[in-house]
Amino acid sequence: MPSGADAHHGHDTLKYHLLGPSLTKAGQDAVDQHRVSDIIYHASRGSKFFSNEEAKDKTLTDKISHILATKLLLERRDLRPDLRRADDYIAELELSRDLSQVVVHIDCDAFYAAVEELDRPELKEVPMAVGKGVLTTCNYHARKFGCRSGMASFVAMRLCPQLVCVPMNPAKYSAKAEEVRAVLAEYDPRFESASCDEAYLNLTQYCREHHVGAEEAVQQLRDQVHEKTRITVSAGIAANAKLAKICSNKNKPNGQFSLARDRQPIMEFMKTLPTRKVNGVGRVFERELDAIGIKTCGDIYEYRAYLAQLFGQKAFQFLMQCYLGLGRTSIQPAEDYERKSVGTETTFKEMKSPDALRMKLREIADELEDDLKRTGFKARTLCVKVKLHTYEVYTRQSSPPFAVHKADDLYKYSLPILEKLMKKLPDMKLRLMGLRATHLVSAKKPGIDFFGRPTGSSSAATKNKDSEGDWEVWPEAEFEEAVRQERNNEMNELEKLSQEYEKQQPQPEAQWTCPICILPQPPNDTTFNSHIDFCLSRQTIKEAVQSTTPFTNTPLQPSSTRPTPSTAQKKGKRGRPRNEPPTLDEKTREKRRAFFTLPTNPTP
DNA sequence: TGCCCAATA
DNA sequence: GCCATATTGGGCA
Repeated sequence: MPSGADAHHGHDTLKYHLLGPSLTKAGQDAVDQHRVSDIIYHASRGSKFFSNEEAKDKTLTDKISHILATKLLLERRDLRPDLRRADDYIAELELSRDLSQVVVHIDCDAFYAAVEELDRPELKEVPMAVGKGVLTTCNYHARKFGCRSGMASFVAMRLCPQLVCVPMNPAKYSAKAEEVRAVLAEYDPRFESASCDEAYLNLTQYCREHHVGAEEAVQQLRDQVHEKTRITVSAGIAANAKLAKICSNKNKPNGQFSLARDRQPIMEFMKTLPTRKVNGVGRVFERELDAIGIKTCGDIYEYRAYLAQLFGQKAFQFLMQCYLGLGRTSIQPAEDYERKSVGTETTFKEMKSPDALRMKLREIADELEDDLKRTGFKARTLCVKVKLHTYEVYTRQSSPPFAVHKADDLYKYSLPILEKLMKKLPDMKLRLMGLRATHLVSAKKPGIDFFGRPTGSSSAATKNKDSEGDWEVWPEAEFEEAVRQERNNEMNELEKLSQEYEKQQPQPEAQWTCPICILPQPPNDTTFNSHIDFCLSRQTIKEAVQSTTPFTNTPLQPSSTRPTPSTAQKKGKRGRPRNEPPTLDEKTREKRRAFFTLPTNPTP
């Protein structure tokens, strides 16, 4: 666990990071994570991968220093307006809380491994993983040793020498997944596939029509899945998708957990829930939150006045919804979402010969042509990605004069990007190359729709199942798109307003005081930044924190001079009939980039 | 606005 | 000796 301001001592944070992204997955609770991280650390030390992780860890540690420094600054300012905004937003969210839906998250237990075990029952008795190079999943025997999905297999072998690795069989998994989905459809024909082995269902109607409770229905569903497919699944039952997802992890494997659909139990549940358990909080954000003192969703409340300035508006909203246990209540088939990009990438043995690299690009272009053909798109822009032998990643993009989909064109218009990169990075040695098509245009119905936008961006709704039913989907897709557009405009408007508000702020102070060295400093931003950097380099944040008078949030200026902009209140719905929280973001990712973008004191 | 990067699942 | 694909958000010019 990273722990507060001293987390960056030694290699603790790096070791923690190396544990991988799926730390919250089930089966790890009884594992000695310190032993595991030590083994991983020593197994990978010295590799280029390791050096890169080390560098990333350093960057993050610096970023966290900046966040802490910013927080120190904020503590010396009048936060009442921010507090007010946060409380207003909470009130608004609370009004929109929807407890009327029965949302269920279904998660297959160690899916790929389970499918392999069906064919080879002897694998059930031993630690086993699926995947070469990197484990895509592993059974619960393997997890007892600390093995996890996403882990390099040589590391996994170090943790568990008896581990049996079997190669992937994607076709087999999707066939099995289809069997599972057939059962799910009986309970909610409009269920939503979140991935190959995960789905959301809305059982409100089913429960009503069959006069059964949610838990009973889910038990029955799970039994039926097992009976028909021999696959065990875990389930979470709650009032929204976010909670359901968390709940499905509670009694894994082969179990279910139901969270009462009432405000109080939900608040209690969130209070002690580690932030990392929430979909959207990963290793980085967890550490950033931890640094300022937030370990659980309940802790968020105490810091509500800081969050927008430290992490940005989106992250603020996301976190407030975490604190309140709010989430999406509308479940819809994945086909209803529009695709934004199609891409392919491959890792290969390091190479640097320009000719070989061009050939590689050609292969990838061929590959992408297939994918575009299959999905029925053309690309208005192409994005080349390269990963150096050092694991540094670069991406460069360009827009061909017309929408492309043929391999020849893909190659023709992406080659200059590659050449430019080769010029910029002479002798670059690559381990990965990728090509991605964005700004998609439907290859089927080109033209301009009646909103004046190129079709494809919206006709994407019809991408799957293209044989029938397209036309019925259209109006609704258009409507959704229009609604989204409107919401965007609204947001931009408010964004602008709040920026203008920042500009109008009275600038009473000619100087600001560095919270670290406590000396008055000249007023402009550049000296502000470099001074803080300088101070930070002389003194660790921990010392800085200790040397500063804690939390007297003394107003530096009368709050009356700071009118409260109501950006938070207005955002969201404005009379639109929607039964989900204003920013439908389960998907909203928290954000960083917190450096010094706060309305810092003065720029005269 | 378009480009690039990083985080996340 | 450390994957592949897609989405999202933020900084910046």
